[in-house]
Amino acid sequence: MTTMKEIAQRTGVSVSTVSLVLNGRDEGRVKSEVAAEVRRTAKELGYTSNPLARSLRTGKTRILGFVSEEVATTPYAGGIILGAQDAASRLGYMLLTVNTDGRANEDEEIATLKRYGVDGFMYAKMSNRYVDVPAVLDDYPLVLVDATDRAGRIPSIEPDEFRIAYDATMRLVDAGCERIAYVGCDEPMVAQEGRLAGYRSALEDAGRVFDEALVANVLNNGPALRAVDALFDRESPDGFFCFNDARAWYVYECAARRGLTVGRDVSVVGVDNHRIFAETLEPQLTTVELPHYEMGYWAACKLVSLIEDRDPSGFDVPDTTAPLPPYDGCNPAKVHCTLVEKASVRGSAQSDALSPA
Amino acid sequence: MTTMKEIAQRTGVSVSTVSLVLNGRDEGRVKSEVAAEVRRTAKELGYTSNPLARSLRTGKTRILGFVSEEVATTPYAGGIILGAQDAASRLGYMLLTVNTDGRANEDEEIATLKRYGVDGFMYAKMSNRYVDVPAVLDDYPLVLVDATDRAGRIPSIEPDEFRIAYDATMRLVDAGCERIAYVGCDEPMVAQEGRLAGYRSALEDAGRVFDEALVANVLNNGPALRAVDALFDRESPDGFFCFNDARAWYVYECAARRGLTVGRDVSVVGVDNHRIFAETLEPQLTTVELPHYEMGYWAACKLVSLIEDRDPSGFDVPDTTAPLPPYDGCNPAKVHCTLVEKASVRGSAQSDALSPA
DNA sequence: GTGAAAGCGCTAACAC
DNA sequence: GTGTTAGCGCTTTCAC
Repeated sequence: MTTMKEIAQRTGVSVSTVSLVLNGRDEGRVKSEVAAEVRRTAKELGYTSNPLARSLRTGKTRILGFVSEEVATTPYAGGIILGAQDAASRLGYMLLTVNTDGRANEDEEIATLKRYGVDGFMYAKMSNRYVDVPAVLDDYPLVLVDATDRAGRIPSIEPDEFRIAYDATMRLVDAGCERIAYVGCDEPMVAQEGRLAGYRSALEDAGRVFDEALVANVLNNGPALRAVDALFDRESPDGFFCFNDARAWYVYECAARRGLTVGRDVSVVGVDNHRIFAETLEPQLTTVELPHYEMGYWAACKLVSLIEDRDPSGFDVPDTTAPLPPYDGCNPAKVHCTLVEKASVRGSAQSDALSPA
Repeated sequence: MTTMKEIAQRTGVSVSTVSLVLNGRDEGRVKSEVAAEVRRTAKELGYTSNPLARSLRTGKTRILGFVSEEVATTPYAGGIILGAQDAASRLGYMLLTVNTDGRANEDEEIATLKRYGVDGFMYAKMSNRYVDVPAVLDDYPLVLVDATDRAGRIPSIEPDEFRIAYDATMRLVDAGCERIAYVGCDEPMVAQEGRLAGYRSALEDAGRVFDEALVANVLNNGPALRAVDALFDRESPDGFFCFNDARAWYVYECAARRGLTVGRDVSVVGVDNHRIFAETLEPQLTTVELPHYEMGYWAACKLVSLIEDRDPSGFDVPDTTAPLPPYDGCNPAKVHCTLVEKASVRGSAQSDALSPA
């Protein structure tokens, strides 16, 4: 690793001058020929700065701390972290991630991140819920990801749960479904509340009456499967909005057992959490893809804007090949969902699905 | 953040002495009363070392680089990274992870990690395949995770693919299945090769003949579903070993359409990649859980042993509440799979599944 | 046994 | 315009 010292020696100037030039602070301070020569030598020697040494001096590490739980148990995390990493990388930051097993080791992990000198924190949950932010984060720049501050003080990047369900339900209405069921999650959380409200609102805007009987909030495994089965028997729905792919799977199994084909006989719009829809059932349903990558990306942007105390919308994000969501400085923001229309819902019949036996 | 300097001042000794004591090198060099006083003061002031400053001096950062691709698209990654993080954390290291989009930005990301002074690298793939290790990693301690070095030079931690399939197939044999199908992946890779061989071997050891017609290597979506459907029609298998949950899903759907219940009429053993089995179908099948966490954990242990050039089995891993896989210093290692028996396979009938309509 | 001093690579006052 | 100097927090050699 070449150092500024070496460049200084080769160029015959002092280290300070090299530092000035290589940090772009030479304008009007260093003669341009000298500056050019320094830059040339730096390039020739393949100089890259030593972030540790710089940090020691400046007190800034350009490292962002990413604190989350459950990273091991959901694939959500990957997308969020990737987005955060990409944004960080483009803004010249690194991401240091830690996992916590609930509150137990959380403070400790955060303390470790502090020791490594992170400039700020992202605090992520893997499904939008109300959180009490740990006090140890109080005096650091902080952004919540897929979580909502109960106290309403901390900026957060979260999906627009209401709109997810509203749009999905409207899609089913537009497809001609008469009896639209909501297969939700039997746990109180922001996502569940918001989505149920969106479902209800869409129905009302479409001139339907909200019917409690069409709502099945289920947990998992056998009991969930039986609950969905009962819903089929009792209400004969022809459209389903599913909270996630696990719930959609129950609908699939129940439909299959009745000789009904999803995408032809019944319609399903589901939130794809495990990316398994895309891999297995793409042609048969409409998926709602949560913008995990974008949430991570925007969260990192927001955090950097807090750290550097500058206008977040003015980010000079370099172009790359991958298409990027424009960052609009939202704060606190609801990130819109993405409705990915994979195929027909009920009504159009070019389904790629297997016909009933 | 308190520094050694402050401790030195409060204690009336020099910084060097404090350093000696706080690094445990005081034995026979510093009077024990002084050492005790230093330690007391450090504790009182809540001293924690500044890793950056130390690194600047020692050239060691106690940071491990974790390079992987596809983190966003598979939930595998979470488990591996979590394991690696846990091990790193216990051994006093941090994990700096980067994602790559294929070879394109890989060298660049690795270069960034180098700039941050990582002591070594883990290079992970998200499904066991042969890899050519990037040359830029050549002069660093390196361990592959869920990947196999084509050149056979680099140690790796990978699942024992053969044994996964062997055990799973034997399980189906033991359950009384007569016609056991292999629903695999239509791509050449270590996992696929190893598993097909294990399947074949188990059949032969059970006195069966391997029958090509029972092997369906499929891709996904409609074509995969139709291929599995054809397999049902053509061969009427009563047992299935599935490469992953996506493949198992096709089996589920085909079975459901025929009024067959998995766990009663047909048996399925599948590798659970997306953790969706556990959430949805737990009672109906036997899942093979790949030891992602353990792979990450052991990989980090192995890497640290390379970095510190010490016997890997001698790790003094502190006890915690969570049960941990013992690290046995394997190198290069095959990590055994974990067969998690959730329920009956064919023959015993206490399935919690929904009965056919 | 303990302290003074040098230096890791870099930045930032302040001289000149 | 450029160099000198000091110092971020720590480790390590070498005097005393």
